[in-house]
Amino acid sequence: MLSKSCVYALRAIVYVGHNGSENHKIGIKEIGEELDLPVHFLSKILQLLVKHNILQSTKGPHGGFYINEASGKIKLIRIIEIIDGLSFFHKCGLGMHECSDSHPCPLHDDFIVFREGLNKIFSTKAINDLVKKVEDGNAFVRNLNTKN
Amino acid sequence: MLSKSCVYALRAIVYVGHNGSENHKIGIKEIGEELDLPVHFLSKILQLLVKHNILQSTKGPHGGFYINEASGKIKLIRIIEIIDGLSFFHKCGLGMHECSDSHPCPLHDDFIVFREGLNKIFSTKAINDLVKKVEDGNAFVRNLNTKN
DNA sequence: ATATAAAAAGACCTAAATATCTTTTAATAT
DNA sequence: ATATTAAAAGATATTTAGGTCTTTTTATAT
Repeated sequence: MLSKSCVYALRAIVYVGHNGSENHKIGIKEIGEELDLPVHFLSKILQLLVKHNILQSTKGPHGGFYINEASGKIKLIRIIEIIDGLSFFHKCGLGMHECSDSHPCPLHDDFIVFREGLNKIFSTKAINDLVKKVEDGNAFVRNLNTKN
Repeated sequence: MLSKSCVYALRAIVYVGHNGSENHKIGIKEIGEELDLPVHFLSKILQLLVKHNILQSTKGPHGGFYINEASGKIKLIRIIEIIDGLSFFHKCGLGMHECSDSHPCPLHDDFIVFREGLNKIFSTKAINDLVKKVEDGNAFVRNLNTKN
């Protein structure tokens, strides 16, 4: 559904939101190690988010990534939009061009419920909501690792 | 979500179910042209379905593809299983290995609703159900084309 | 039996996603 | 100002999905 790039981005940004702050920036190496993600690849993805001001960074000693007040409020859909685009949320489940409510493919009525539902989740939830979940222990407590 | 291979397969099999029968088999060329799909690529995919007895075929003059009684009753999930595998329906939305109800990722509770919902749709609907939809005109009437 | 038609099979090609490695730029502390 | 540190940027490699082309096999009609 979401590309690897996209879920890497989401996990990384939540990790940064959870563990970092403006005066405790998180290095790409730490993120990569803790989340068990390919560092250089991840680096490209975060670069893109920084460019779009979804994520903040500074270079040099004690540099790294962090998220500011505004970034925490950004909805997940925005990150998806930047990395994967929004085509999934408009596309027919059977890949037909002209599929729509008035001209539906044989799967349309069932599929659209799912597609719209997902859209709503991603359009509603902000980065901070995920960070909060992590902090509440509803989700992985220590980190967003793949392993433990 | 579903790979191109997989939606090509679904559309092709519905086309065959709709337009063909044991004594009016449908050639790969017709399928490719009508559905605007790459013929040779599609050919591979259908081969696989034939091998799994989801679809029937015969070679030679007046040969082609058709589906028998039993095949029409096969659930969509089976086709998905053969072509894409079922990992999507077990995988965490954020790509974490150990995500589960008791150990959820920060997106789990919301995501699982739709993952399960989709699973149910595909596990419930059979090929014939889609063919029926096409015949009822609820879906594209003439064919499953990408264009008209 | 033979020609023919159509799927099966095999080899190969292309593009996109994913991943790695190297060099450059820019903050910071000394 | 200089050295150091860490992100940005660039170049390149690998893998997977998607697609094409050619040859082989097999069923049918003559």
